[in-house]
Amino acid sequence: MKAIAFACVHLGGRRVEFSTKDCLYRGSTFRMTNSRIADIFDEIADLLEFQGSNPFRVRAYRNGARIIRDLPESIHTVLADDSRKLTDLEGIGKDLAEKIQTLVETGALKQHQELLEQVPATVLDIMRVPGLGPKKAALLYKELNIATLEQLKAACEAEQVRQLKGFGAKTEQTILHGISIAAAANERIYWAEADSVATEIRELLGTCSSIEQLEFAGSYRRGKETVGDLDVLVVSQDVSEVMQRLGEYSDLAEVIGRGDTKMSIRTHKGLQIDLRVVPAESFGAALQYFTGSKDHNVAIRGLAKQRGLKINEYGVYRIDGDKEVYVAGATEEAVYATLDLPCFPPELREARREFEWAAKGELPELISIKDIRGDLHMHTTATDGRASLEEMVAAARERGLSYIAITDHSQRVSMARGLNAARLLAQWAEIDAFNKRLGKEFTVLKGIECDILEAGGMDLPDDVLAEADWVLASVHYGQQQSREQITQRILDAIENPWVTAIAHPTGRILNRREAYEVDIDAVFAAAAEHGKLLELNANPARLDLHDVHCAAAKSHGIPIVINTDAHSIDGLDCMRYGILQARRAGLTKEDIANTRTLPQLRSLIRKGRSKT
DNA sequence: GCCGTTTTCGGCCCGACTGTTTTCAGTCG
Repeated sequence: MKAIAFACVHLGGRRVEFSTKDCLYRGSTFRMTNSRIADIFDEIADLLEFQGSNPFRVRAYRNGARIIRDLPESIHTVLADDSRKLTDLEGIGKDLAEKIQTLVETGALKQHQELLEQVPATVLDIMRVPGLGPKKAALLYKELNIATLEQLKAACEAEQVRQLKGFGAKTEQTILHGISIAAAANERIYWAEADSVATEIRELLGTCSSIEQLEFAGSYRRGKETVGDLDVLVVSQDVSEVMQRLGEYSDLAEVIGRGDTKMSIRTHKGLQIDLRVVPAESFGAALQYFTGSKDHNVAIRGLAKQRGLKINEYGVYRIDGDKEVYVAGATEEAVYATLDLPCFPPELREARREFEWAAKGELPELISIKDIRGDLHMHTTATDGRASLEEMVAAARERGLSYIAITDHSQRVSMARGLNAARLLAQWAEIDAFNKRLGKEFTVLKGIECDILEAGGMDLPDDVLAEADWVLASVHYGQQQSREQITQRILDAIENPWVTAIAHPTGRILNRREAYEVDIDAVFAAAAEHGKLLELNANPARLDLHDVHCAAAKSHGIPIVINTDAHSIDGLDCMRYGILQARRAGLTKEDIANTRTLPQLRSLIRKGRSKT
């Protein structure tokens, strides 16, 4: 796999996992968050599935988990508003609403605890071994009392598992193999990593003369921040040529399976790639189907049913007595058109608000990378960047930008040789001179990524910040502080007249570090009140703000600024990851500050200063 | 467990592949 340059954040970290108990009681000030509620619902779904419960009941919990996780505001905000009910949320009925209420009030759920007493939590690991699902895991537990991966491994090696009905020698081997790759298989990789694999696969399969169409689907196409596996669809008259070529992939570790139309392989890093060969008249239907999301498709299929239609990966069919008549399927547009729906941008297909928007004719025209005029967060060799001011400017101009802000670290970030006032003023003098040479075509804004100190307050004096064109405020230290402390630090920064935007507002790093405890609703309220901006950091390991929070910021009228936080020339190319995230949030050009012309941007900055 | 102008009960998306079967269950996406 091609190495990807990520500023600050290193790849290869293990996923940070918290048990439910940790989640419940982490930190001294207990507070139930949306994601904790969602995690508990997901775990209930897993446990119920293991017990063989009604699959639709299981789905209802998973659905509930997704709805709460995707909610663009804190569940506390909904509960505090007397005019709103949890059951107004589609998919949350009386029962789940009560459970959410109980979780918020008491931090625990009797049903959840009882399930955990009935089923050892470790059996959930067994269900995650590829090839094992709830039924087989339950049988292993019931018949052989296997509750841990270690016990499972031992039983397979002792050839006990093959004695069970429905199991055989082959299954034992699959399980043993599955255990060894289970950890890697569970890890979702950054979208950017998936993109580099997809590019390689596209090039490889591009050498097949028989391929007429090729497209990637799945969460990769939806631009999700992490990707579990890659789905590639092709139209070809020669299936064996395509499958043979995929089998020649340089990073191939194993062929998992190969049938008439489907082939699955795994890379050495554990990424699964699924290839499907479909007829041309089905390509659009297959693309729609495998792009998902699952919940989006369930909704689509429900709508189809109401109209006497059936949709599968081969096309849309009209049910006519016993016959099924093909109606559409060659293109996605045609598939959606049978339901009088627009061809949703893949990034919106999450069963969030896209159907509501479509019904009102208000589907947003999503931002695209060509709308971006500037990049307002980057570092140079003055601190921990690898390119000089001149090099960054040249690279930015090459990328078609018309302005940038140089935002090196402030002094608190000693590890990066952060700038004190004297060094910062010297850099700004250099930028002034530089701008004179550049003329009107390109402008470098005098910026700073100023730390919000652990004890509160900014890392540089106000009279220095007042000289800046652009001030980002960041939390880098004291991330373990209480919710109240961290929130107050950020609110104080927002109220500082010279601060323009809060950078990477939640501090999370995908697969590695949870967001710090912050009352994000309070941050939204303060930013809206004081005319401040929030950053969507485009680093593929950060993507902070989260898409759900971007949508919430929009609803508060807060402009988002998409920045690369580049620490090198290549880092400037991260912009497209931020664009994808913004698109997933349903943001348009108008919602993003750095799509504006420089005079418009300066006016926005002045507005923030006048409101604080 | 959710949902509803066909319904408050009875539905809930659908097909490929594998392994263990001998017509199908389980898993996966």
